[in-house]
Amino acid sequence: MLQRIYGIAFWTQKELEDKLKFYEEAKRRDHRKLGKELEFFTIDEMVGPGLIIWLPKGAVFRQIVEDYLKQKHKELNYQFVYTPHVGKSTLWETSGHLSYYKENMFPEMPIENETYYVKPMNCPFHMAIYKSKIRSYKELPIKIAELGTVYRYEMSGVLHGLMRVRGFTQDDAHIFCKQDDVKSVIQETLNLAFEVLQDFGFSDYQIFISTKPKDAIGTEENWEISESALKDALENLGKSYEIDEGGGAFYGPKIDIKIKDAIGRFWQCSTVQFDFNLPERFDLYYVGEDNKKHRPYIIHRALLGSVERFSGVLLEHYAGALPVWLSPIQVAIIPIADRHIEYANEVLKLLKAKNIRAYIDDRPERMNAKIRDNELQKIPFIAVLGDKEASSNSVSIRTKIENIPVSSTLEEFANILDNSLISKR
RNA sequence: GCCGGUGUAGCUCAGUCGGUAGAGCGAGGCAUUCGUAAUGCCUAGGGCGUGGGUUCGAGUCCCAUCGCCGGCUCCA
Repeated sequence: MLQRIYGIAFWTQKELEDKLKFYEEAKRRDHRKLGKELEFFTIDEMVGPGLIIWLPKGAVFRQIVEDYLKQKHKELNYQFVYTPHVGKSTLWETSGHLSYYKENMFPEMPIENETYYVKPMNCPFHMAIYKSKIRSYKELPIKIAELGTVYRYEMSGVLHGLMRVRGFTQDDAHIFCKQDDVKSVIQETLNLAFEVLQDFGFSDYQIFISTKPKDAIGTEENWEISESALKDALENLGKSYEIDEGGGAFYGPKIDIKIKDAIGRFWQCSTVQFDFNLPERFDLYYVGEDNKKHRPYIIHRALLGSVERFSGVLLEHYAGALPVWLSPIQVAIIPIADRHIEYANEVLKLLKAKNIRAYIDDRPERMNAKIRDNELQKIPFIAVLGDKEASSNSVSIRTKIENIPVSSTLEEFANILDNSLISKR
């Protein structure tokens, strides 16, 4: 009988201590722990493994993220859509998912002599949108976007907090374009991707380009144009990348961006991939200037990847202390005694008028306890109000953000908040 | 799914050789109205993931099952 024994050894005491310190830090930053402490999300055994329940505070955060994304996309003329969560088997046969992806799909649901499947991807629906009318070369590129929630069967052993789940929402989009558009579309997409990553404070990530595998569909020209568009765009941005030679999907090359979590594991987030398969399968075309049918190129991309995973990575990145613009509660107002509540309400009213997410901690607790609790909730600004403040129309400010005065007038405080909201850091 | 570990109160965790479950925080109540990280006192709360089994007796032992944790494979 064999017994496997695991062990880890270090050459020096210091190396051991560093490793232990690292474990401690990783534990502190673990998004599963933070998610519970900050009341962002929960996973209920009764609901099901890998299925995320967003609690009110997490939902506020998520909505901010989604609003931000929608804004960014609308600026680039993306069109947002909503599509169903299930589709008939013919849809998945046409897309090829039933032949290539079935083992990752939730099992079929028979209804009235038809079989339905919960969607593991949004693509087929976006194809249906493209096909919903005849497309002319004049309207390309068409950019169809959706915060689309998909469900995939993942083996129980790989589930991990928000990072690896069975139901998640992709910030998905399909860009339909002509061959001449490919270069500029890819450039625009990557510009956007890096802009978004930067706005969320990420600069440490790995970029991979995956190129043509052995068994691939699409013409030589398709692959060449696409691969060089990906490389050129990255080089124009001065981003270094690795090439996964032959690592692309059979239907097209892609760029993947992976971001590190608290213990140094990389998680795939952004992805930009060509798809030479779906246009054929769905027989997509546009009418060209020559009045003939042409196949569009499809670029399938997600910037955050999944809202869930990205949120997990983000929580770990900031160890829960989110930037002001992403904090569900931006200001906690602490009146020292009950007689200060009236002034606290004035302050609250002013902040709310400026769309700042603030609340008054009016529990019958001591000021110190309230400060502690709000600190632990990692609220970026704590405004303490007592006799001094009430009489001088000011606030006393407690924050970890640098270069903020410890006390200021109400007006100044509002300006300080405005400034910290503008910079997405 | 596989290998290993684990599951006790809302949370974090203790529970000895099998003898009938305990702490802190939190919650509820009362008092306290207070200047930058925990005010004091009182009270309630679980039958130990679930289902079987062994035993006079099971958080404690055995089997099964579910969830979780770490790793493998795959991915957003």
